[in-house]
Amino acid sequence: MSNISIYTEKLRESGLRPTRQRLKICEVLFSPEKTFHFTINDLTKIIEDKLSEKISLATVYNTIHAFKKKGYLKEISINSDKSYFDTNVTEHHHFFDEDTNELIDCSNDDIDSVNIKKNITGKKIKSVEVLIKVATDNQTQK
Amino acid sequence: MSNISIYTEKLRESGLRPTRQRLKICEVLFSPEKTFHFTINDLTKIIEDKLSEKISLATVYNTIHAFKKKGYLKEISINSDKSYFDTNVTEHHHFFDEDTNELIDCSNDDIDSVNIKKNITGKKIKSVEVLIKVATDNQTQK
DNA sequence: ATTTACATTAAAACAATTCTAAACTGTTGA
DNA sequence: TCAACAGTTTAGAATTGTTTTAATGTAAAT
Repeated sequence: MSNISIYTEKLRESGLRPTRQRLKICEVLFSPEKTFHFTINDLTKIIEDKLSEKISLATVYNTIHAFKKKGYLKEISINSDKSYFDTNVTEHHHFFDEDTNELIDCSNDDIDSVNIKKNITGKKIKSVEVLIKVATDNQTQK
Repeated sequence: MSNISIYTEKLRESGLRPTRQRLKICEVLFSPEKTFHFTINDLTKIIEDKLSEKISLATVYNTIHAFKKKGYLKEISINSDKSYFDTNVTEHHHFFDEDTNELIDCSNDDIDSVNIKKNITGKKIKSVEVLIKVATDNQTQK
């Protein structure tokens, strides 16, 4: 069975028409068994490998932003020159390996859920993210 | 009493000579009663107001990086086009107001301490950061 | 089919950060 | 005192990630 109809639906839900380029983006993002983390650059490279032709950066950025806005992708808060995204949109946290610049999912075995006791008046909590930076012992703080 | 000797010491500890420009940076960063958050741009503007002359961005970047490396400043993990720094280097967490792009310290009244049960093998935990994004209710997720 | 609104693209623009090379400063030691 | 050196400041250039632009192309509705 093909996933095309699922992708088409996701695109429409995000306010986008299903085009060849966008369906290819969907295939890369949503067909893998496991969720994963990526930068726009990573994603563009993977797509171009699969498509065997170039895809415009603007198209990738537009599509990713629309998916993020709709909640089909999450952006991870990290102070980096690049933006990191996650196809796992469930509430979970991350290790960030400073040696390799790699994000690794935290499982429930790794961390207790975070308990927020008090919030800013008049504001609604949009997300709670825990980032645990790790490195080999002799590594200097980045 | 002057703080100059304290600043001089901090600079030397960070591997930097105490120059006029760097001492002015120290004055802005380390003399206020309260700790605060800033971007490089914020800081440069404040310094130029106090100095009444221009300071090179390169100087600001160099100095901030040296202080960060030494642990006199912390960089906050946030996915923004700019980097945010904090003069409060004790372990604490943040609210990020998406309406105003403002960072606000979490106190112990706001959040329970985060309990990490398991770490990546062979790695050392360098930092644990919790970022709580908030916005007015009708705000779309950024 | 025609029209209309949306898409794709390469290239330009932009903004934050880093790099560069030249001029400068302060310290050291003849 | 002065020459030499190591490190500093600076403006501007370069770089990088991201966004915008404007021309051309395509999907969908009538």
